[in-house]
Amino acid sequence: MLEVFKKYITDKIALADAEWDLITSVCSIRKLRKHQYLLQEGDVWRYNAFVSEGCLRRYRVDAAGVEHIIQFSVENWWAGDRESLTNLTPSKYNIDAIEDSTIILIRKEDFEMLCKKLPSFNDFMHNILFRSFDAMQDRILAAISLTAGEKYKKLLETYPSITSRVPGHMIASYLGITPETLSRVRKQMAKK
Amino acid sequence: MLEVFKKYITDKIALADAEWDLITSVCSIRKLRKHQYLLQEGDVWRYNAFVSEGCLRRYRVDAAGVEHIIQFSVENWWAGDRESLTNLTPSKYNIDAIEDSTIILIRKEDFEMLCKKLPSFNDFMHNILFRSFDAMQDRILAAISLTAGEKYKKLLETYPSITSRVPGHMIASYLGITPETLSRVRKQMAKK
DNA sequence: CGATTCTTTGAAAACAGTCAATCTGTGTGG
DNA sequence: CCACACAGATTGACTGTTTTCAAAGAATCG
Repeated sequence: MLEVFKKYITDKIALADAEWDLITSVCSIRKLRKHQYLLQEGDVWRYNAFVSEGCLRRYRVDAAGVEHIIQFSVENWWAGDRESLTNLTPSKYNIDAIEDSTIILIRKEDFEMLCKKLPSFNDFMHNILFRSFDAMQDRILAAISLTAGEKYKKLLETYPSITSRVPGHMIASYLGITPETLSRVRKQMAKK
Repeated sequence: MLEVFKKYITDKIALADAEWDLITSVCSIRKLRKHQYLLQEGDVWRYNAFVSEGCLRRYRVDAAGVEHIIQFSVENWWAGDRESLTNLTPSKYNIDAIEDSTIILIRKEDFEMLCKKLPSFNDFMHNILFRSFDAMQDRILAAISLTAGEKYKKLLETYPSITSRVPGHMIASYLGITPETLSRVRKQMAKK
């Protein structure tokens, strides 16, 4: 399963064998069954986590017990809670697997060591941070400016494959609409 | 006006005089009148900008000509468009002054130089990035999970002073509701 | 299969948006 | 200094969208 991670890394930055060995030396692999937690609210998150297979969701549960999904992470993307990781505070989020998944974990200290020793790795991670920053801004814009149907259409444009992997009620949760509204929106769109 | 910036920086990190001199050597000051643009859609943004006085808004204009405010920046906070700055692509945003404002500008290359030469400065900026990341996630949660009234209440808790500086229709734009709805929400809240 | 989870549908209610008019305060030019 | 214009806030009536609740149909999984 490190293969996926190696391809992901070496596609973007050039690494000597010894450098890649350094990375692998701090990687550990965790397999998750569908529905299994990677992180639960209240725990402190201490890793950087790369999804090499499967799909995770990060969500919060509000006072009424309703789940609100903040993020999906499919293969070749990162998961975890940066806020808990940075401050070593209990997490406000839950992360669990939507599909059977394989995760590569790198402990915080090891990750920082990699960033220090491998400048290109550091730059790369920095870049990813920026890009997810931009994506979050687009999501805020969508949330404050679009109707339910428009939000769904935009999501399909951005992540066309999402419908085949994520059940509708989770997409609805991510968009901030009810499953019923999503169902009706889909029906509307099908008519054309 | 560099005073405000100096206090902001030295409150967080210890700097030798020579280091502060290095910072000031790359700072330039821009004064903005109310309504004046700092950045217009289509321009490439090439600075890091610190607000030492006043208040700015960053917003997008949709196809129907409606403005959607992504961010307010008051004194002691940063402004600009990181996406345009990072990729040197035309900006999708407009930034203008809500009040007469004073901005400190640091050119991209100079800012990178500071980060390289002053590790504590680099760490500090990194930290700010993380914190605004977390704040954005909270805003997404609010946008997808709260009613108009709850959004407004939460905004008041997070930024109590905002009402005295930002006109209501801009707060409404930021929250993704109409000015009329905000007015009614306020009326409701006043009744208790 | 049988049980559970997920999706769809319907009807009613709550919520927020639209449009138009009025009211308020502010600042500007005469 | 006043009068007027203008931007912003408020209000009412109405429309439209979304949620809620309840139930029935699919689909999926052990």
